[in-house]
Amino acid sequence: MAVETPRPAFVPNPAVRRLSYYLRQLESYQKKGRRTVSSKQLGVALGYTDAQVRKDLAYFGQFGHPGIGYKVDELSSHIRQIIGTDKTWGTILVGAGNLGRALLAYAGFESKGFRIVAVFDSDERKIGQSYGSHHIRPTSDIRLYVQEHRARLAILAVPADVAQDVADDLVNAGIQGILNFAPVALVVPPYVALSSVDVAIQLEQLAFHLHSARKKA
Amino acid sequence: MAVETPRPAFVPNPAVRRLSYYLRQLESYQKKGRRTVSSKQLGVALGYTDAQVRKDLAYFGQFGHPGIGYKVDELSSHIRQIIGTDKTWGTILVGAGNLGRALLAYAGFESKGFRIVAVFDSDERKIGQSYGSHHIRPTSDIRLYVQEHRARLAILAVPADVAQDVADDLVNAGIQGILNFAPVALVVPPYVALSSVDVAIQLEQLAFHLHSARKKA
DNA sequence: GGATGTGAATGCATTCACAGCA
DNA sequence: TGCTGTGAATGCATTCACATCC
Repeated sequence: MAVETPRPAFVPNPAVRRLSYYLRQLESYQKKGRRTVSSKQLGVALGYTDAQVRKDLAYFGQFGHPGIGYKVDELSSHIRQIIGTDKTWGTILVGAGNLGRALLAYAGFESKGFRIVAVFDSDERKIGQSYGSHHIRPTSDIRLYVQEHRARLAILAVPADVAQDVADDLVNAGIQGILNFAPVALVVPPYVALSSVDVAIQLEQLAFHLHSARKKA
Repeated sequence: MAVETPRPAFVPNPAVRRLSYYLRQLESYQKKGRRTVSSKQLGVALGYTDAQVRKDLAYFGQFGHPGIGYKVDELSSHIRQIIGTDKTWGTILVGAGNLGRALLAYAGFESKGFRIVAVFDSDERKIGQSYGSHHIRPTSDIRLYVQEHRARLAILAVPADVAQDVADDLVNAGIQGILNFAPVALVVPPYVALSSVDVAIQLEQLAFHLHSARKKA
């Protein structure tokens, strides 16, 4: 019975990304009290085919019940385990500007398995100030903090022109994954996971699709 | 000589995404005064192969100079034209909470071809208030505003539980592209472009990659 | 020599279609 | 009957490798 997340041979990267979307959708169903969902239904909600959903999930184990579908609680719990967010990830925030503070105020992280354990900024005037339950520490303390508290992830919300320098510091301090909000291409060693959000680039994608869609008028 | 961006037969979607990254990198080169770049160099900066870079660009025209590489000014100008950000896109912001205000304060949009022309919120207490040069309008004014001012894009920074309703309003108002920051799967008609940013999902991707990387210890 | 642009070859990812189970 | 899990078939995207040009 205990399906042991059998650490599969190979999984396409896009499938890993979709896994997070499945989880988000399942959690939304949980809130509404829904018990089961079929691959078809999950696919429609997210814009994938049913075959895609089944194949994605099957890379990680046998979670479905023929004739029934997937049980919402069961599957979401499995996916959390696969992603690793059944445990909490200690996460630091670097950069307490507008964006950094907005992220800090966003309440959703904790329930998703991420806890912001410390906030850093290089601006003298901000250091020591408090936002919510966090007081701002100097960036020079990053290394010591990360080592003492075993934080593994960092959110980088600093200006573009210092982002690479700060990223280097983070890597040196032992941070293993960086979520970068600065609009630059960071270079990090291959053993460090990197994920980026660039709002301008997202808008450009919209612009392109409209711009180049003079077909079906 | 005038290479006419020949509206190519078919372009892989991933190539379109990378186009934005090429542009961002080229603009960074422009600031530093660099004149030319080879596909190899551009690839190294962004983590792609040289062949990938050449093929991506070749989908849209012949921009390179054999023996030389690509001229930075020339290529970035071409890409802006292809994406459509050589003109300015009128963009509205819906949701003036922490995140919305942080986006509003972010100065980078204008030079990228996006101008935030109006800000909306449904909170009575915020309506009429000003942030920077913008005063907050009631969401009930969206439709009229969009129609009168021909805004085409919207940034959606509202709580998850109302995001779909607001998105429906936006579509009804005539908005053609939505950049969604709410952590839900929005449903929009196929003629509306949709792009999403979910910070929790980005963090999950980092977690997964570390969690499942007990290989090279 | 040093670079692009591009058909051909390869490698991934998605979809099909169906056996098998509740 | 309704749905999953999965090999086989298809369809995309990337990489190779080389003719071509400055």
